[in-house]
Amino acid sequence: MLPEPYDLLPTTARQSHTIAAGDVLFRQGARTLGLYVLITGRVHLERVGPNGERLIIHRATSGTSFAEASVFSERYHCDAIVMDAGELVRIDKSAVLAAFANPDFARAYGRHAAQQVQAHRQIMGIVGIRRAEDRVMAGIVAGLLDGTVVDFAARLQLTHEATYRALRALVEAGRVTNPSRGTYRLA
Amino acid sequence: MLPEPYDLLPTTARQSHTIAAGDVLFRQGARTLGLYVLITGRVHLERVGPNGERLIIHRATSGTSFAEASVFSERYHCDAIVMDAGELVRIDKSAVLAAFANPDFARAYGRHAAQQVQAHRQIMGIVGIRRAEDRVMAGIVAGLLDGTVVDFAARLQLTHEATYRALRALVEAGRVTNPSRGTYRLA
DNA sequence: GGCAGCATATGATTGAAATCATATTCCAGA
DNA sequence: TCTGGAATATGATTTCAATCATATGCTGCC
Repeated sequence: MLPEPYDLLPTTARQSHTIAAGDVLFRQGARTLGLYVLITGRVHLERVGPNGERLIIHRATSGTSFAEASVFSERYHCDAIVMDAGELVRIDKSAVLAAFANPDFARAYGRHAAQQVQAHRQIMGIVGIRRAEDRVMAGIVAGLLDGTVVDFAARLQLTHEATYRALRALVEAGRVTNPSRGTYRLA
Repeated sequence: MLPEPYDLLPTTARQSHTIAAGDVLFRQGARTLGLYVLITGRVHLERVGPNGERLIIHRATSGTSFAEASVFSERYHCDAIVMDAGELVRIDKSAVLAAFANPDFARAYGRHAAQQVQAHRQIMGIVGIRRAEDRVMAGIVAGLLDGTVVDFAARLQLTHEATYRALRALVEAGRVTNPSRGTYRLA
């Protein structure tokens, strides 16, 4: 099933596609068709600077949507390139725009978007903390350590080595417990 | 005037307030009244962790809104504390929820939120670049160097010293020009 | 006009995270 | 059951951004 709020859209608005590494979903400047929900695989959004510099705007991961802003725009403003094969759903721009007439969808969309903005702001604040130990502690307090430590480290923009070391230091300082290999909790 | 999309709401939904440093707008766990648009001044959103750790979730600046997600929530999930005196507008939660029945508002809200998410994702990607020189270059390509270098440095989560040095290195490498003191452009 | 404060700018030193290396455990799949 | 890959974990070394320091230009304000 699709993640909120796109599950509220009529099935006619969706198109499933299998994707292979190297596929180009769209190019900067192309007319927008809609947004995408990545089911499995990996997709990079890249923008090419005026002098040919490639800048990765976003790395889409399983279960997340991307190119949401294309719904409100005539042209894509970046390239979407498949890194790992998988599956995705394209959601019609016009269907989304029409769905805003449905207050239930509109509110679900609003809630989802507001929460995402909130989450981003929080992570940005945490990533701004310089000391690895403080950053990791803040990440734990914020509840960001749900999956693997490797994922956690990536979210904190730290190497996993630095993250493991910080976790160890926090455990030794008694601020965090390490009940079992790979699991850490607030003391 | 209020920033989009809140300018579309009836004036009865707004309440202007002057705020003084140290004021508490709301506390974690308090019933939600609505979101805020900061006109002038500075406000910090902080969350207190289970063991009393204070974590700054967000630093709101002039002209931006905060606590948007409170519209969809019964309780505030962080504290809002005024750092510098100023002025703000509180926007009624119920008015926003009701306004989602208006497709124009809903779409404006959606567009605004989608663009914000996009912008956040881009900055997060850039901040993830380790080398200061590459990070600064990416920031310039992304068009983030519009105001002062000090602001630019803060957005990149770099010290301004490191940013100046990186700019200088980029100028020396011929990738960036420095037409006048304090202004930098892509070569 | 003079002073305070800030942005710009750069040099020297330090410290902490990245990098490189290696070992073990765990899990999925052939 | 064996095997390969990923996560966990930690040690050694290096690099590079933070920090500390200092100077100058610019602006607003009293």
